[in-house]
Amino acid sequence: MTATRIGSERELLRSAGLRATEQRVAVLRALEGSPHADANGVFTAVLPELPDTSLQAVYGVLGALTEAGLVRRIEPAGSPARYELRVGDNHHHIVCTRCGAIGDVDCAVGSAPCLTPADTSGFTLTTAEVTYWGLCPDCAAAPLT
Amino acid sequence: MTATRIGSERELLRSAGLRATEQRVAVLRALEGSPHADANGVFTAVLPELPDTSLQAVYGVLGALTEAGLVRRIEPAGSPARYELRVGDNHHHIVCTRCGAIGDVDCAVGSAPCLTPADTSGFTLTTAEVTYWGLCPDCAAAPLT
DNA sequence: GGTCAGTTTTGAATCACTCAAGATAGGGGC
DNA sequence: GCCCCTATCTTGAGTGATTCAAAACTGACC
Repeated sequence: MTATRIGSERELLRSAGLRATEQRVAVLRALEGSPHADANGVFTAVLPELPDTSLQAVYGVLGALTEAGLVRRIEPAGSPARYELRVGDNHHHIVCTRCGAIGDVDCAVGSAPCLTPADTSGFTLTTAEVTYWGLCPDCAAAPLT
Repeated sequence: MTATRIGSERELLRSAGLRATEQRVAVLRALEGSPHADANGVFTAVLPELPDTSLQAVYGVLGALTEAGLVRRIEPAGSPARYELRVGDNHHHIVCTRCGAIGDVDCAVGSAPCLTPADTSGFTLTTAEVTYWGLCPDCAAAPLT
């Protein structure tokens, strides 16, 4: 009963007004398998399925999907851009300072406090983004090395 | 009564255990003049004072100052790294989505809510970082073009 | 003022990403 | 099911930000 039927990605793409190419389907499926993957990670995941895919195509697909609102692009400091399928909800990310692993975090207090700073320096504010930094379970458990 | 006496940067550097080279003093002074400058901006600001300075030296100085805790490095998505002298306090940034201008923002509710997400996915959390996105006063006032 | 490790200069290389031109393949209409 | 048109992908090259390495230099302790 998982929602990952073969055709669902095609329907998702078409409903967003995009052509359902096999590269796009493969990228969506890759992101289902590894959330928060970067462009190269998606590329690696797509290759076995579509060996002729180019890295540039992956960049193009990710750009199109991002623009269509089907994927969300996150860019933690010091890391290449990551992409995830979870869109439309207000969730944030926690990044491991040692290995770069990323986890999803729901905002404990909702969006209101974070969205209303005391003084915006005259800026017109549209969105707020929270990034947490810490250690992932694996790195916290590992010795100093 | 400004705190920007000639010698103060040298004292600051020495107290942090760093050699007070003229390049480092010049970088600190550049950051006083333009907060949130990127490496190239600092380089440009330093050149008139020290024409023989290389861009690589600026990167090296900024890296050393960041490591020593004298400057803070921020990396908004889609922008080169920016550097600022304001360290040690809990303040965040607002970035103009059109021109990339950056402003400082004090957290309206303190750091507590942002630092306590409901579920950290097993991560050990150390810091939280908030980035606001919006339009700067100039871009908000400007027509669509 | 001399000495030496920490810094900077010079030159090159890497990484993530973008651009452009031509080849290819979805998918609506028949 | 087949054709055509255009969106998309492939191939190849280029850019900007940043880092690496070796040699020249210089700040700071003595």
